[in-house]
Amino acid sequence: MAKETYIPSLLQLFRQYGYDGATLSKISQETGLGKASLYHHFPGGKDEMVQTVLDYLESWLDKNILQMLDGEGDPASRLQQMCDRLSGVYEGGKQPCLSAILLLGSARDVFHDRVKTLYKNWIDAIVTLLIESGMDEKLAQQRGEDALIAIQGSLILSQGLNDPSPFQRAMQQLPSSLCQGVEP
Amino acid sequence: MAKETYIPSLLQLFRQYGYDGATLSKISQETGLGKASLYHHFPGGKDEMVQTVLDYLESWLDKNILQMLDGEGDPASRLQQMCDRLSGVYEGGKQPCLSAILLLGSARDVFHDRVKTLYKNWIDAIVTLLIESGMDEKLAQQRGEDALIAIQGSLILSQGLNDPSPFQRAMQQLPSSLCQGVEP
DNA sequence: CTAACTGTACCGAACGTTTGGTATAATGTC
DNA sequence: GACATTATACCAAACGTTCGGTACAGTTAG
Repeated sequence: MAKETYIPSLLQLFRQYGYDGATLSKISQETGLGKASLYHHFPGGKDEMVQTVLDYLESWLDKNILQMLDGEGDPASRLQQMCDRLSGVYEGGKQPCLSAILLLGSARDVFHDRVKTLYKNWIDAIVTLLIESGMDEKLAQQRGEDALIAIQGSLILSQGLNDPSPFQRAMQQLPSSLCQGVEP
Repeated sequence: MAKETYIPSLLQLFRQYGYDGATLSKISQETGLGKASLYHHFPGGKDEMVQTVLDYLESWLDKNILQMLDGEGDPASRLQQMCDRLSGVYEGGKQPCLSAILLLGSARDVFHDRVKTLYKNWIDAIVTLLIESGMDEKLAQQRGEDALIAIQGSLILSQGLNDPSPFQRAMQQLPSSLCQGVEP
């Protein structure tokens, strides 16, 4: 089987146990692949597995969020669609975000640059959308950051409280709160 | 030396390297104590070290944030003071939050309950303050959660972008944005 | 005053286990 | 036959943890 087959399992493992908690034994068990097979598909080892998952997430974000934000329709409903799709990926707030896991795990140095680029692109797409719809450039930049803050923060809080509702409410309120102040 | 002496070093280590990345070798090196000596002070091992740090953080939060929020003065300036003190602890956004690290690390199960209580108490204190200053109860609850979301989210983003300014701006805007809608 | 004892602090060295990783030989597939 | 894939067996290194024991400050007893 092609290595792409195992991306869902890998993503699930890293989200459930963290970068350090997802040991090769667990990965081997979950994927049904022996260690040798894992190293056949991922010669770079665990790090390459994460990188492959990041490749997948990056292209997912591009196809399903960034391009959509750059599309047509009124800004608020495009942002609403972003939130809907995010609710899907994070299973309504029950799943943590891999980027945060990597950022706070023991291998943060290895993945920091990739997460940084990912965040930047995401923010940029939102900023572009807000500017396009008449918002002041500086304010748009702040609102773009606010979006990421709301997403990451509500995910953390939902994890901490073991209650998905903070994330769900955040996704509900995000579109309108980002657009506030436009078309005066 | 009493084990409390090593709390600052431990906190620093766990924040810098994460729960899994802060190995006993590093802890031994940083504290200047041999591994065996560490087990003299912390018979419960690494987990007890974290618990001790959590004890410290919990009492810090209580003394410096929760009690202050429950004090006197107008709400906005009390929230402002909270943000000022948080800026100190997180070194203006350069330092990550231990609770998030534990929540996303490999030992999340071990520390989840403590983080949950900590978050709850913190939110409650903010909610009480907002209600006390005339805010609707339901809205106050949401704003309490929003506060934690802004703190944790902006810390994550600052980590990810390697730029403390998102956190700093969040701390600057938090007091007024929480009070919005009161005294109509 | 002294000698025996006790408790705290500390440490070098090793423990058993698990980690990520690698040979190599066998198996499946075209 | 050739090549991709896999299972078995193995490895060095690192992990958290424990052992046996030293140093030394108090405390107690004669």
